[in-house]
Amino acid sequence: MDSRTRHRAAEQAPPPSRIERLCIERGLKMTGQRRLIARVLSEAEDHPDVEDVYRRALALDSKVSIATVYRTVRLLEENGILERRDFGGGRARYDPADRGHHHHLIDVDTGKVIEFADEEFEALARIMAGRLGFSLVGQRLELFGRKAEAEPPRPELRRRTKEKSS
Amino acid sequence: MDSRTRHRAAEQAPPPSRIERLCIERGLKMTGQRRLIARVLSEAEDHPDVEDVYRRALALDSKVSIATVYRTVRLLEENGILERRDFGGGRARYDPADRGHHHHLIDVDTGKVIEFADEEFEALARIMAGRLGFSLVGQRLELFGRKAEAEPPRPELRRRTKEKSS
DNA sequence: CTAGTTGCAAAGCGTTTGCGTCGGC
DNA sequence: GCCGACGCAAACGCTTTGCAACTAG
Repeated sequence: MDSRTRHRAAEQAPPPSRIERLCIERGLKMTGQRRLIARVLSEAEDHPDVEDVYRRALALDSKVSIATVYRTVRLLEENGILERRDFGGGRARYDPADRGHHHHLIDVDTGKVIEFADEEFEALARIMAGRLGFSLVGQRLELFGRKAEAEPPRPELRRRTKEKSS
Repeated sequence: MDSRTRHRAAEQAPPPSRIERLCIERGLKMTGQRRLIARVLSEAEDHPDVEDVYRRALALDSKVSIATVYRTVRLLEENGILERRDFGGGRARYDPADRGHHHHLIDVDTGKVIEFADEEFEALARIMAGRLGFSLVGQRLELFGRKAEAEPPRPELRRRTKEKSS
């Protein structure tokens, strides 16, 4: 039943999350709150906004203030660990940067966000920048689409309201 | 001295601006303020934010409130006359929609914005959406670049501060 | 021990809105 | 004359910040 892997006190030393490791690599001071937030972000498979991170952190463990979440995501962004995104709707959303470059397709009917990558586009982007006399430093590509033959659109999703999804 | 056309007082009836014409086409009520804002936008060759429009409108003529500028650009956006853009830096910036689809290259050192269009990219965007099972409704492409062999970068421009440019 | 982090509440900033008045059509 | 636009100031939602207590290294 038991072999050689960690089976001492299961609660005592949870292994550092993916993002916590990145923090340590850059020499950031690791506090309890930062570890917690790092874990939430490591486990996230979507593009959470600050409130999402805050809620999940509270649910997962205990005391964090939303100010700390704001400070931490900003710190992580400044260290290249997170990327800030804006999909419309006012709030910033965050995307771990260690999953490679990708872009987003936003389903305009449901608000769902799909990630994708495209070699051909990467190349074209470099070419387009080159044509204008620039070398490419960064890029942002978002496609807005509608399912090819899909259910009726939900009109209330288009205008500046709450917006919540992936 | 008076015949049938208006050549009375040269100041009396300035010809409608490009954007004013679009407003009339869509049957929008044209007030003095809207005419003024439409003119500012018609004459703009950059991507002004609301404050820019407000300042230029004040300089050009007289009394407008910033609330009206906000209400008007929103109205124009909802009528497809303007497009709202976000180049980072918190404020929305506006782009007359009647100049055809184009994208932006932002010079990361100076903050200047260059417009460009690219057939090849348009086609690729449709293809990428298609691959994911979507039909393309809209798109957003921004390239961030640095002049191929240029002056030293201005580091203070990268972080969330004022930001002012094209 | 000390520089850096946290929580709290208040401030900031861009944007929206309620309301009484005014102005196009 | 009526419906809608305007100006003003207050409200709003997201984000940042000053301050005092605390904590990782």
